[in-house]
Amino acid sequence: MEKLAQEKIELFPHKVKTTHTIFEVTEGFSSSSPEDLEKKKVRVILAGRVMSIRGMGRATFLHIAGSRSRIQAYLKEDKVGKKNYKLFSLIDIGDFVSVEGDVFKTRTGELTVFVDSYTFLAKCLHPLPEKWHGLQNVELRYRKRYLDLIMNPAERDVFRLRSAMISHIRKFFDEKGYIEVETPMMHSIPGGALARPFKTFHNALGLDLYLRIAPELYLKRLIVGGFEKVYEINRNFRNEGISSEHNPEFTMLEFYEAYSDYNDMMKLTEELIHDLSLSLLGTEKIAFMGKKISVKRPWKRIKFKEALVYYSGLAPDRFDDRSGTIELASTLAPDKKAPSYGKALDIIFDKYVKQNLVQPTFVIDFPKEVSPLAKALKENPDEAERFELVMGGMEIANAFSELSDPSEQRKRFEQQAEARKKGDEDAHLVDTDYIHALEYGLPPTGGEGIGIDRLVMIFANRKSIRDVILFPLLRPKKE
RNA sequence: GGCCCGUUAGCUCAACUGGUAGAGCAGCGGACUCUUAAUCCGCAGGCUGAAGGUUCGAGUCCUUCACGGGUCACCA
Repeated sequence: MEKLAQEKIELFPHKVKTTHTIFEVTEGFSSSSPEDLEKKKVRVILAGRVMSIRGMGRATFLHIAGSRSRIQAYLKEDKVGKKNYKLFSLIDIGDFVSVEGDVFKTRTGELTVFVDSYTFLAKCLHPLPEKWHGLQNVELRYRKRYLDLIMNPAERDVFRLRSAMISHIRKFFDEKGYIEVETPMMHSIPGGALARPFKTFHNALGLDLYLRIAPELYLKRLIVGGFEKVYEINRNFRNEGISSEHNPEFTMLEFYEAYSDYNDMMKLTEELIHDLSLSLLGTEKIAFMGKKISVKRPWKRIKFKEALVYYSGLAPDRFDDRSGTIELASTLAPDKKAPSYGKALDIIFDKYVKQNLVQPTFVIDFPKEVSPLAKALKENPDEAERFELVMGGMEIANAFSELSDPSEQRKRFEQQAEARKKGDEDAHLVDTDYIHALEYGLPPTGGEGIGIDRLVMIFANRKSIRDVILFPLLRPKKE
C-alpha cells in the first residue's frame, strides 16, 4: 500500500474502460486455434479480480476472474517494461485490475491475454481464503456471502438460477394476462396464513403493525375490485423457528384468478413448474438429493385422508375417531399440543406422508378445520377444496378455491378466534374489513401460494434454504 | 426453545490415554522469461471462541456462556 502510494498509483480509481467482459472472450475464443488468434490479433481490455499469481522471474502468469468465467493473463518484463513489471509485484491476490493486450494461446492451449499494460482498479486489503479448499466454514459462508461468492463460483450459479426462475415466472404470468401487483407489507391485522407475525410500531399514527405473513387477503380484495388475474412475488415474514426449510423472511409467489377453482390451479401449477424445468434445466427430470424428480404431466393426485391411510398403514376408520386421532397425534409428537381434530390430522400428515412424497404430488381436500379461507367440498362439508403440492418431501405450494361467502367467512374467522383463545397463537383474527370486501362479491376464484425458496432448492439441488437465500438470518456475532 | 455435534494462524486442517501448539495455502524476503494446486531457499504468523474450575501441568477433563451445524418442536 505504502509503496503504491509512493509510486503515486491510484488505488481506487473512478473509472475503467473495457472492451469485452471476460466471459465474452472465453466464450468467443476458447475454441479458436492458436494460429487463428495470432492472425486475427484480438486486442482486448479486460477487468476482473486477480485470483492467482504465478511468478516465474521475468514472466508472470495470473488468473483474472469475471462474473461468469476466468481468464489467464501473461506478463513479460520485455513487453510491459522493467518498471511496470517490478510494480506489478505489488499486486496481491484479490485485487481488481484491468489488463490490455492481445489474446493468444499458451503451449498448453490455455486462452491467455498477453499483457502490455495494466491498471489497478481496487486494492484487496485482506488475504483471500485458501485457493484450493476455498471457503468451507458454513458460518463464514453465510455471514460473509461476498467471500463465498468470490471463492465458490458454483454458488453464484445458484443465485443466477434463482434470478432466472423469477424472471421466467413473471413472463409466464404476464403472458397469461395476469398483472403483477404490490400489496402492503405492514398489516394492522395479520392474516392469510396460520402463523405468528413480527410486530412493529408506527410512531406518527401510534399504531401497532405486523409484518405480513401472507398477501392473500389483499390480493383477493383486488379480485373484488375487478382485476381478474393478479400475482405478487415478494417477501413474507413469519416469527417462527429457523431450520433448513425455514427462514424468517422468505419469498412467496401468490396468484389469484377469477372464474377458476383449485382444479384449474393444479393445471396451472403443473404447467408452470414443467415450463420452468424445461427452460431452466432443459429436462423433465430434476436431480434432487440423489433422486430424480419427474415433472412430466399429469402429476399424482391423492386425497388427504387417503394419503394418511396409505402412508400410515392404519385402518381408514381409525381417523373417524376424533379423540383417538388427537391421541395418536400426541404420541407421534409428544412435545406438540394437538388442540383440535384438524390440527391432529395435520400432524399425522407431516409425520407419515410428507417426507415420502418425492415426486410432485397434489394432496387434495384438506380438513376444513385447518383451511379457514377455502370453500368447503360440496359432497363433504368437513373437507375443503384445498391442495398442497409436495415435492422432494417438502411442501411447495398451497392453494384453494377461495371462500367467497361473507357470512361463512365470518363464521370461520370466529372459530379461529375461538381456537386462538384456547392458545392457538397461529389462528386467524377476525378481519372485518376483509369480510366487508367479500360482501361486495368475490367471484369464484382459485388462488395459490408457491414457496420460491424451496422451489429454488429443488432446482438447484440444495438441502438447506440458507444456500438459496443470499443473506439468511443469523444471530449477529459479538466482537 | 429441547437434544446431539462443532469452534486451534487470514483460509483448510493436525496435535494418542492431560506433558514445550504444527503443516499446507495465503503473507513477507530471495532465485527463476509458457506457468497453472508452478517449483526451490528463507522469514514471520497463536490468550487454542469467552469466563470459571480440577490438576504440579489443560487445545485435551468439568461447569457456564457465545456463535454455528444437525435434529425435534412451531411453520411454508
